[in-house]
Amino acid sequence: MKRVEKKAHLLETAVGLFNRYGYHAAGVDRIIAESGIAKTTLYRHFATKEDLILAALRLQDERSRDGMRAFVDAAATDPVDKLLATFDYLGAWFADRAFHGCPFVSAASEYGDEADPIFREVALHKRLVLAYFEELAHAAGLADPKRVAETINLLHEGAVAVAQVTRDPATAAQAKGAAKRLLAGEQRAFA
Amino acid sequence: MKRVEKKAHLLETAVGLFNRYGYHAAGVDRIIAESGIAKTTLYRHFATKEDLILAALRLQDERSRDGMRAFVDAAATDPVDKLLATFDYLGAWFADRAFHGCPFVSAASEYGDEADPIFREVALHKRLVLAYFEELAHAAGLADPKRVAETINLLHEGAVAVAQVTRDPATAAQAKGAAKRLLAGEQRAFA
DNA sequence: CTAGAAGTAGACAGATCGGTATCGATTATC
DNA sequence: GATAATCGATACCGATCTGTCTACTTCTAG
Repeated sequence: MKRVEKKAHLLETAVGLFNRYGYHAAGVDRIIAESGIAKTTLYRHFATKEDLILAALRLQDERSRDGMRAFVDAAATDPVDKLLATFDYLGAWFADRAFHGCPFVSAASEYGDEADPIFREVALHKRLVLAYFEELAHAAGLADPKRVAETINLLHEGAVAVAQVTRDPATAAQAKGAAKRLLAGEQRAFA
Repeated sequence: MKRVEKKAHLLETAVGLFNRYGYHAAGVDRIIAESGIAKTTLYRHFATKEDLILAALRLQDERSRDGMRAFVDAAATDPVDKLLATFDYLGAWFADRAFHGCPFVSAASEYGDEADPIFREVALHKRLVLAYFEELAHAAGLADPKRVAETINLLHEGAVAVAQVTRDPATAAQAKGAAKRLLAGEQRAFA
């Protein structure tokens, strides 16, 4: 295994363990044991555990936003349909055995200080996701794209939290239904 | 301070630290240091840290559900208005400096195993909250009270998650607005 | 082929974890 | 007021935490 591969493998393992057990509970020893990579190597790539957590969050930020974009673009062309398709992306995520709630919300729970770099990374991710919804709502020509995006965002976050506890992938469909009813009542800026 | 008072004080301290730092990060030593109560006393009242966490969750379950009921009953008489008033209760919670997201969702993040007593306690709480929404939706004479309750629940959970990261109490009002628009479109079972 | 850089594994360090045992102080009961 | 029982502060326990150090292997450059 090459250098960059080891780093990537380490990150993957860390992501999995952080999501399953939490950021404090998943220790460095456990990560190296599961990944089969030496501790020295870990600390060469990541100066501290916090660095590793930040890298894990950044990886998931990229992956989730790119993944959603690709999924949505493949699923629909009409912007309103794209807004609705985001919930199908959620549904697929919920059905994944590795789903254990939103890793960003979990990180915000364990590192709740607003000045903490981890918290700031979470806040950044959430802003970017909201910006994507706004982009879609704007493309749909809706009268109040910001408000629509915020509402979609609320339903997304709600679905994730509910699915985390109920373990029911159908939660995504519930949220999609609510979004559909809401969008049906929204005015278009240009009829 | 009497015996029961010490136990209550210990629980209050634990609740505060768990919510601020998380369940793993808030250690027993920190709890006893902040509460000023001996470790022996803590372990006399709670056999393990897990017991303490469960007690903290149960206390907050009671407190939050009773609090919401009282708030809602004082704010409105019409059942639909009561459903909307639940978001004002959220708003007051978000404005509290001690708000650091939903302690139950946080607990589910750190103890994600479905068989874990802590996770089960979280699931129980969420079922009871949902049942309350259903009770209100049913009283409102809505055609599909279950679906309405689930939607209200989604908006609640979403608002909590968003407010946890944005620290913006106005999130509750956003969710209330979405709920209002949704409820306006709902059919009554008995016109 | 060899010199040197880079990477590896695993022991180790100091702090902190949850939990216990000791032992003196306090309180309640008769 | 003597005695028993409970309670509290703290030292302590083994395990585990993040992070470092050392000694050995592997790879690369000239």
